[in-house]
Amino acid sequence: MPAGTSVSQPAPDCRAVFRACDYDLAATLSSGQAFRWHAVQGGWEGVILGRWVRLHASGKQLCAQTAVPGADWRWLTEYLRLGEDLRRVLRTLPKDAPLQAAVRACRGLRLLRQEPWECLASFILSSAKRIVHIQQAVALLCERYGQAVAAPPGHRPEYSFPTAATLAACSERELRACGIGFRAPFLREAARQVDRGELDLAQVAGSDLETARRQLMQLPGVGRKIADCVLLFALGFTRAFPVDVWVAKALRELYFSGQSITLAKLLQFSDSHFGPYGGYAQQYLYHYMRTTRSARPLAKTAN
DNA sequence: TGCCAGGCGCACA
DNA sequence: TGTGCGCATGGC
Repeated sequence: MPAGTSVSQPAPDCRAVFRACDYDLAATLSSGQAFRWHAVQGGWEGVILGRWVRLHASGKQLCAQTAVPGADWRWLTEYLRLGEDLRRVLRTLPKDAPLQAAVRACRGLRLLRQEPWECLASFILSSAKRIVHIQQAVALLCERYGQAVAAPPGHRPEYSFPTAATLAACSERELRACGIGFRAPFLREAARQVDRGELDLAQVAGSDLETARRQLMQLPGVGRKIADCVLLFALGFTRAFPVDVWVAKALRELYFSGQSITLAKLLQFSDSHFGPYGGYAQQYLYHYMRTTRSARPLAKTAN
C-alpha cells in the first residue's frame, strides 16, 4: 500500500487512518511552517481549508478526525504530503556532516503543502515576529474575519482563514488592531492584489522558480525570505531555500566556521550546494538549530 | 527596562 | 555592494 493511502475505508466517516512511515508529526507541525496547530492531549488540532481536524500519530500510522463526515481525504494527504517518499528526498541531499547531523536529529520532519493565500498572508505577518506572536496574530485574524467552521460538540469555536476578499475590504486600522503593526498595509495590499486577480497564486505555482519568486517579491513587504517561504511551504518549489536569522546562523556556523558571510553569498552557496530538494535541507537546519543547538540566533540577516 | 523576533525597504558610504 | 536603521508588538 502506498504511503498516504487510507488504511480504513468505511462509508463516509469522521475518522481515517493513514500509513505514515518516517513521519514526525510533532516536528512537522511545530517547525514554523504553519501557524494554526495546537498540541492538545497528545494530538494536534488545526484548521485546513475550512475543515477542523485533529491528528495524532500512532506508530507507523496517522489518525485523523474531523467534525464533518467525508469520503475524500485528499485535502489532508496533500497538505501533509503523505505521498512523498522521504528516503528518496534525503538521498538527493548532500552528504556533508552538518546536514547529516541535522537529518539524524530531526528524522521524520516533513514539509507541508499549505493553501497558498493563507501561507502568503501568514508569512507577511511573520516579519520580525516570534512564532508565538505570529500564531496569536493569525488566530485573531481568523477569529475576527474568518468563517466559523464545524467543530466537535463542546469544542471551542474554530474559524477558517479569512479570504483575500475579506481582508482587502478591511481598513488598515482594523488590521492593525489584530496586533500586526507596520505589516498591516502590506497584508492589505497583498489581499487586494489576490482578490482582484492581479496576483494569481495558481499561475505563480505554474511558473519557473525565478519567475515565481519575482512575482511574489513585487508585493510590498515581501522580500526574498518571505517569497521563498511561500514557494516552499505552499507552491511546491522544493528547491526554494528561505534564509532567516536561524538558517543564516546555521550556514555561517556549520559551513563557514562562524565567519561573517553576507546574505548574498549564503544564498549563492545554498542554491548551488543543496540541490533540487534544498528546501528540505533548509527545514532540517532550521529545526535543528532551534531545538538542539544554541537558544538564539546571534547575528541579524544582512540585507 | 532593554532586547529581540522564520524581514523589508530605504538611505548612505 | 554592503551596512545600519526604523518600523509595531509582546514576552522574557
